[in-house]
Amino acid sequence: MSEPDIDTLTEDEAKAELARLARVIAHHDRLYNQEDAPEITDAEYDALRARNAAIEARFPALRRADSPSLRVGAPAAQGFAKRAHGAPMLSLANAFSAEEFSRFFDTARRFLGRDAPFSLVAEPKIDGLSLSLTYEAGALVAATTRGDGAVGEDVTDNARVIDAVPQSLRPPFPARIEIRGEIFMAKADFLALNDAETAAGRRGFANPRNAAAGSLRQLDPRVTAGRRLGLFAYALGDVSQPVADSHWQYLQRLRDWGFSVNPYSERLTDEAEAAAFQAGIAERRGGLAYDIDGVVYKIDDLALQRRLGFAGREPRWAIAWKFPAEQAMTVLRQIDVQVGRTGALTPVAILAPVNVGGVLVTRATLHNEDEIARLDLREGDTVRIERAGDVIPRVLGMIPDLRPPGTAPFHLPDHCPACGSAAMRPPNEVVRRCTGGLICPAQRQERLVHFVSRGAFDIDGLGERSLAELQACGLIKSPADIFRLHAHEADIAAREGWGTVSARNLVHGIEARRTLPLARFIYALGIRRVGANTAKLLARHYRTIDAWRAAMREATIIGSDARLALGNILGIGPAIATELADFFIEPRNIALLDDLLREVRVSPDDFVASASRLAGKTLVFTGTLTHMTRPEAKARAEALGARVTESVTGKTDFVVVGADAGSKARRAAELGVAILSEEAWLDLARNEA
DNA sequence: ACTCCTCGAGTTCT
DNA sequence: CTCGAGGAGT
Repeated sequence: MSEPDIDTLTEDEAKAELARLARVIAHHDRLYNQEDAPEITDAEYDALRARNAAIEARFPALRRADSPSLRVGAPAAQGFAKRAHGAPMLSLANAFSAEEFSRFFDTARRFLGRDAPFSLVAEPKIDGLSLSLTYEAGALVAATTRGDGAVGEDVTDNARVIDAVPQSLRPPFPARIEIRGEIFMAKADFLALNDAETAAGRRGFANPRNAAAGSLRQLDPRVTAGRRLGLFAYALGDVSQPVADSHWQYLQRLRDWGFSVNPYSERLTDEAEAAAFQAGIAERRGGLAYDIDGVVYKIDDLALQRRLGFAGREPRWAIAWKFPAEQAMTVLRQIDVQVGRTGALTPVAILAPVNVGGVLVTRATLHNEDEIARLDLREGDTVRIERAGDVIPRVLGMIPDLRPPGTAPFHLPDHCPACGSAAMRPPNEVVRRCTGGLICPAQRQERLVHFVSRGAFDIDGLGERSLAELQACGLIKSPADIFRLHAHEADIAAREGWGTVSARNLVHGIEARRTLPLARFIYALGIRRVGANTAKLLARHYRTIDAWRAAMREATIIGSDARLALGNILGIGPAIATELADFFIEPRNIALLDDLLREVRVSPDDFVASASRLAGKTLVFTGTLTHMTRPEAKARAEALGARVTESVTGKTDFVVVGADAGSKARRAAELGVAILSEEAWLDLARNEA
């Protein structure tokens, strides 16, 4: 490539060059991501992006709204239907050391109020992708990827052509059953596939896991059929009738039905055996035919599993003891500055591409300027990085001996690189923010991305990239414009990379979301400190958009009744109240809101509170409980929608009094708070469950 | 005033 | 997933 030297570019030339690069990079992204047919090598592609970044570094003001540096990759290919899982597919707590491992089971013991160690089942953790298979009357009827745990993608057609997936179960079997397993590609098959792919002039996959994922997520099942994939089954989801008392028996059932279960799985009589097992597997790791990234240990007794239940999305009865994260050294070429939705300036390390655990890492967040100072990082340094917790790369530190001469400490700019407004760092805060608000193109883009994101309007077919494009060409200036795009369907269809079908899909995706519940609407506005949860609190309290708006407008007056009422909502304190008031005091925001409400309908949230009489109640446990431990009771109550606190106050609805209760029971009596015996509580919990 | 916990924000790569 | 800040409770 014989392009002009960046240092000699005039501003106009730079502008033209950025436009060209945006176009070219978008073109290659599309080839790579959607058509699986790259025309250039990774290195050439990286060079294009690096050139774009370098020009932007010299002319920050010229950065385009659709700049490639503002995004990574393309929106996921459409084409698979969504399907909900019968029982959610959960994630697992991780341990990286023997201490973390035993602490986990100590916590479980405390939860159950038990002294004895647990029998465990240990299974190598395959580095593939999880798949849920549904069988009815013994026949495979659905295969679903994990997705977000609640809803995944329907890949049934592909599962039907994978030899390792049983198409029917050997009897006897329950009427309906969900089986979870890990799809993977053996290392040798991965290498052979990549040889074939490169021989055919294609790019190949970065690692076996991506190869397995790519093979499973083919739109054409014939391609999947040509790939060699394995499956190890490891768990059950929703089942029409109980099939075992222990996890170890589960595994046996799975084998009986015709599944492969990992042959290195073992039953351990107590936790003390885990360390030796872990060491044994670590030693075997290199010799295994497939990649593993640790070992999963599950409490064998299903009755105990049920009692332990879940904390958030993680079971309290299983943990993944991971092998140490892989580390690598590379050069920190440059520190870029990104501008987020709230104006936060985030420094990002641009790294010489390096392979860490099978993934080519090119960037890593540096969080904030304090972090950079703490690690004493400078552009040009050689740094040690790791992929922590599997995914997100982290810069661990730099190697002083390898620092080249002539480097300088890094400081965040005091003006926004996207819009030039002042960037301030409030005292006692870590983050420096652009003060440009809606005049900042970077903030506008990120707000729109948030607006259409999953928890908000959730508009299908409108991703980061198309937003940037439609913004750059002037079709979208504010959120409400999205709902006026239908008038421009023909213009959009005529754009490069679109077409009548995708334009129509986009318009349909938008129309499908013209009505949405209040909580989502509030969340979509992207008010600082108001996330999905706080939005739900507000929606539950105010019920309708009109009531909320009226209250918020009044709450802009400090000391008003509405402001006090706002601060009295449990979970909303002064900071959030101020943030809401600040939003509603700004005429621009009111205009934006009015404009938006001309286009969309907001439905009241139906919190026809879960049937449970405990929903929304606050309760306190005191004294010694005999049937459950305190944490177990707490978890149980929370599962029924209640809040559990420690002290009895005017806000407390019930106090559950165990044996030898003391001052709290007395205080409850004084305050006239309802008192329940442990038996009454157990009845209540049982009946509401 | 201090501690524990929850929530929000930002981020990687496929 | 991780970090920092806010909120609730002691």
